[in-house]
Amino acid sequence: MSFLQNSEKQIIVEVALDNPINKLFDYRWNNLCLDIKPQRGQIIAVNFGRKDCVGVVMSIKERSDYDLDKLKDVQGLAPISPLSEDLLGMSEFAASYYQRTIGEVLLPAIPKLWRQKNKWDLLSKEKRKKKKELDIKETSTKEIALNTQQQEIVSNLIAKTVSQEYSCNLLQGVTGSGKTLTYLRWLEKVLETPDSQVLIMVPEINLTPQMESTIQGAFPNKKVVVLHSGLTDRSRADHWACAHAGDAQIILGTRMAIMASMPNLKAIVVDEEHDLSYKQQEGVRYSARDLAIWRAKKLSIPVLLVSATPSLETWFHAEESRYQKLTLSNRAAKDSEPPIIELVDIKQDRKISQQSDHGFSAYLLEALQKNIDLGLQSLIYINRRGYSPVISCEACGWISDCQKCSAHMVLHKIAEHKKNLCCHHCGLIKQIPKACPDCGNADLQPIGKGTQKVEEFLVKTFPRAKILRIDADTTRKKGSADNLFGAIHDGDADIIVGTQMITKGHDYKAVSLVGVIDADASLFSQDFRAGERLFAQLMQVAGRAGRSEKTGQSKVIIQTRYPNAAPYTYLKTNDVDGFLEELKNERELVGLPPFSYQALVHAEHKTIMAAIDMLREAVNFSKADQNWPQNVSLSDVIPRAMVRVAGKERAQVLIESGNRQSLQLAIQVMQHYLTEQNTKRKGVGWYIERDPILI
DNA sequence: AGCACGCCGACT
DNA sequence: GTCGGCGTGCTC
Repeated sequence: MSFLQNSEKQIIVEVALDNPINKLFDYRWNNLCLDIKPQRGQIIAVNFGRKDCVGVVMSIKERSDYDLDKLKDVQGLAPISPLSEDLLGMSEFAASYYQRTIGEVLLPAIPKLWRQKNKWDLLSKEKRKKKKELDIKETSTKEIALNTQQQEIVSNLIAKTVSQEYSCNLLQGVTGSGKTLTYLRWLEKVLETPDSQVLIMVPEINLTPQMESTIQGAFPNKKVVVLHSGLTDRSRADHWACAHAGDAQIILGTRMAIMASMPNLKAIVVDEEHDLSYKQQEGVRYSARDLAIWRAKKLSIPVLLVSATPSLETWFHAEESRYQKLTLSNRAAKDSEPPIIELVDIKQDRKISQQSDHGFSAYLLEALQKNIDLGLQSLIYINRRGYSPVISCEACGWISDCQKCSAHMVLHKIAEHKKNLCCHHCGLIKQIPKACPDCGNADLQPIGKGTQKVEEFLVKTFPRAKILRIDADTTRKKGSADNLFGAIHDGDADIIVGTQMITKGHDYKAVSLVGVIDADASLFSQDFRAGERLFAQLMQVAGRAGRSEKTGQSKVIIQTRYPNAAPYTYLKTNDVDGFLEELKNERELVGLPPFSYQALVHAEHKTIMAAIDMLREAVNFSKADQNWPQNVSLSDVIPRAMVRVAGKERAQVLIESGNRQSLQLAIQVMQHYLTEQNTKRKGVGWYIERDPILI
């Protein structure tokens, strides 16, 4: 007997659609789906306005407040089971926390092909593409014996899995202490339960290939799928469906993976949890790490945050025992010692740095030469891509500014004797002017250095060494990152020059020297998290050194003008906790996160005044609103640190509170007036960002 | 967010 | 007389 015949009642479903209208839309559940019971989480096709689109059933009811004769029918059902309940719950939470509609959170989490009704039959299970076999590392991690500390941590985590309770755990340990091995051993236990799924998140796409092969090596009988934005639409749709169907036991991915549907999720690992890439910076600006914790809580499962340099927020929670801290204090390999950290004061080295602007101290050059002679690899870290960050006219002081952004245009070498100017914010590309646009002087000079210039200098200085550059420009093409990192692993490089890309996660077995050219800029940033970030980056890049028997004790040489700055001194003594303790005290003193909660209201328009006016008015109305909470503070409405991007001028106001609920209330009030303002003020774009990272 | 409807200015 | 500007209002 069919479902409908049981009752003559009308069945109506409430559907989430990807639009900013803050409500669900009612549709009539009938004819084509006669025999199928509607279920929350079912992906369906509907007609909305003049367009066909795909939505998700959020609830089922028998009557609608909407005019019955205006109700439209459901147009089709996706050939797939409903989305997992915890994903729906998390989407509802994220929608309210980040002040967006459920559809805006949930629908972008579904791969594009699944959001197209006409692709559905193509995606059915039988037609799912077979994944190509990857070369699994010979050395299975199973043979490696754990040390006592690692064993204790594994047992601890296993106990938490057994108890089937939520717990948030911080695994803190220096590079080389075997963090990955430790959590894989825990996951092995989790995966013993049939059908169990685990989610492992990494911050960057580049880290997935190596990780995938490690994981597949550790679990040859389990199906691993990767989820990140670098996949083709087809693979993403297939991998996602595999996770959703429970066919994949291990889901490895970047931040987007937290939005995957995983019906049997039993553990979550957030590797390099401090990494800012976990924060989505467009659309719904969620933190995948925070959502992972929420999801784990909802599911009553353990979540493990892993880092050598935890974010202050996470570390603080661990200190306060809201998270459990698990510490790996030793390097795992018997004969591997931590690298020696040396600070070179380049104020003392002025002679050399003024003669030429290559930026290398004599000391670092010597060390490089020595390392090359020994046949060992060196890493040069400079966090700036391109040839030089700006060009300038010697005569009148003209500077290569972008017309659309308040930023300099960066000089890029695009071929042997060809250079361009390029804006890293709006993507504008221009030819270098033949002469100064202001005074006609022909002598335009590059100022400062980026990865390309450093590479050029090294090629000249060490003509027999093989030099590789790794930055966003050399890894843009699909597969090129794989090739470059592969070349390094195979020892096919003497010196590697790169941006922060080289600091993340990769194992370089033969690197015994790391040079940091110039990291001082972040010491003076407006962003209160810059110091924290610098410390983590340096710690990470330092961790690339000294990981094998071959290299002996390795060295990290950091050039700085401020050798007494906190990030450097704590780095020198390898004192992560000391550094974080100091940061904590500073933040507590001035009431910054984690001692307060923040939301940023952003507005943009062709003119800064329109943006500022809109925010001012929204602020005034909000403060006068009876629902405006007492214990929140509002900053002045000010232009953003980078005022102009792509021709839009931007302004901000910061809402702060020591109380989460108050902040939430304030955001709601503010959003109400912004929406109202928005209808009056044409062309002013805006968004509210919860827990912002101010870059 | 889209998208259409609608009511005022410069064009064949 | 029409094309098109973007203000207003609606979408189950």
